[in-house]
Amino acid sequence: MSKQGYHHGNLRQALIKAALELIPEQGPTGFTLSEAAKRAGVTPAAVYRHFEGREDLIAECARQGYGIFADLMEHAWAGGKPSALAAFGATGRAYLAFARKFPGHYMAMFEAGILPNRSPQIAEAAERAHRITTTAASALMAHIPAERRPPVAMFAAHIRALSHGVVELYARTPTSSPFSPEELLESGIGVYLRGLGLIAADH
Amino acid sequence: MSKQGYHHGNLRQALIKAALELIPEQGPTGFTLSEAAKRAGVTPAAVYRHFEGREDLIAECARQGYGIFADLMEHAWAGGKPSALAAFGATGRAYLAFARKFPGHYMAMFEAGILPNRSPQIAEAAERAHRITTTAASALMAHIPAERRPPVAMFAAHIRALSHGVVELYARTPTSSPFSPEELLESGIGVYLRGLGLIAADH
DNA sequence: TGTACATCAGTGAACGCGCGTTCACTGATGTAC
DNA sequence: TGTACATCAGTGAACGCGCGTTCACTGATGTAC
Repeated sequence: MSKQGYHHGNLRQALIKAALELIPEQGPTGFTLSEAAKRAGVTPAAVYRHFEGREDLIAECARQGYGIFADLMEHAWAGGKPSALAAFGATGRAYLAFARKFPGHYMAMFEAGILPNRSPQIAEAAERAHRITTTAASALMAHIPAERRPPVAMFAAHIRALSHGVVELYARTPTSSPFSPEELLESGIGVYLRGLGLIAADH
Repeated sequence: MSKQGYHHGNLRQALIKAALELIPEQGPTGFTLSEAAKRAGVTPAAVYRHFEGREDLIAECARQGYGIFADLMEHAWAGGKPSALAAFGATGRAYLAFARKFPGHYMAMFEAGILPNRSPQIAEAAERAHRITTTAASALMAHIPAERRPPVAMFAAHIRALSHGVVELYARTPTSSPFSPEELLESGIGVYLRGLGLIAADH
């Protein structure tokens, strides 16, 4: 915040930052453009120099979120090293870490009603994220005999649903659960993978 | 709607019904008291004869939701007949059916930020629902050798998270997934239970 | 280096709107006699 | 059965508010000469 004059310097990103703070505080529907402008130290009207309107600002938060998410996932998966199983566990932890560290992005992506096909940019970012998780899922599935292998899309959906459920129910608000979200997701995925025969049933 | 005079007859429940329609349409934050009043054919001010305000109306939706939810779960579980496993599968299907048939209740309960400890009435209804699912979980767990048995609370949390995740990601909006929410939940729980050794690994 | 000018990111006032909530009121209903 | 009256569920007007968006504007910045 060195520049402090009539011109802001990087208002666009400052507005996004403000929105990302506000969305977790007020919810994606409760979020207001005016408050975001105020936090960025600017008149609401100034927002229209950088965004088409309220929706567009949220959509941009989602877009950036998909990008960060894809990066984190890619890094966690690390090409399936050292082993597909170990790398897969890392992606699960990365999912939770993302939801925790970037709640504004997470909510803009999954709770604001912004459909990925809203714009080509969002679609592309979302697709990249989707591609990585699907790659990870496929690699893991290769370790299961073909005739006992569930469809990759189904496997990926299960993991996604479990992860999202843990975030929503146990990582959002203070809960009475004696287990941390991390424990829950790790153990849940563990049991699931055992069910697929990817982890030895005994020992 | 036979009574059509100055006095409404059963405005309280009519308002709840209107709110339950509106919440899925507008989202729990976007829902407005004024619109609910309009749908019930009444002035916004009339709402205050029956509720303390906007929040209170949503909270009552949640309360009734927990009650219905508990009833459905109880009915599906049916005391664990014919077998704990079969009854457990029925509760999973009941969960999805509830989310589908009562989206307003579901959202008021899980997405409106209404904490169960907001009022004793809500707390009680939520606890009853919780008790039933925990009972079901315990009964199933009894089939696992004690030394390989995960904590009941953890098991229940896994199932809850998976169910909620499936609802949020695949039962809310039109999705590109080739699988129905029902298929996803059923198969996901199946794999999970196999991982616990509750279903034979082969065949 | 200094000046004229184009650019454009911001202002600030205004708009119409719908919100939740309050208040004094009124008219329908039910009860006592 | 008929009348007086209490009850109370509704009205309708008003409140202050913050919203998203528009518009003509202005002042800071950067470029051409």
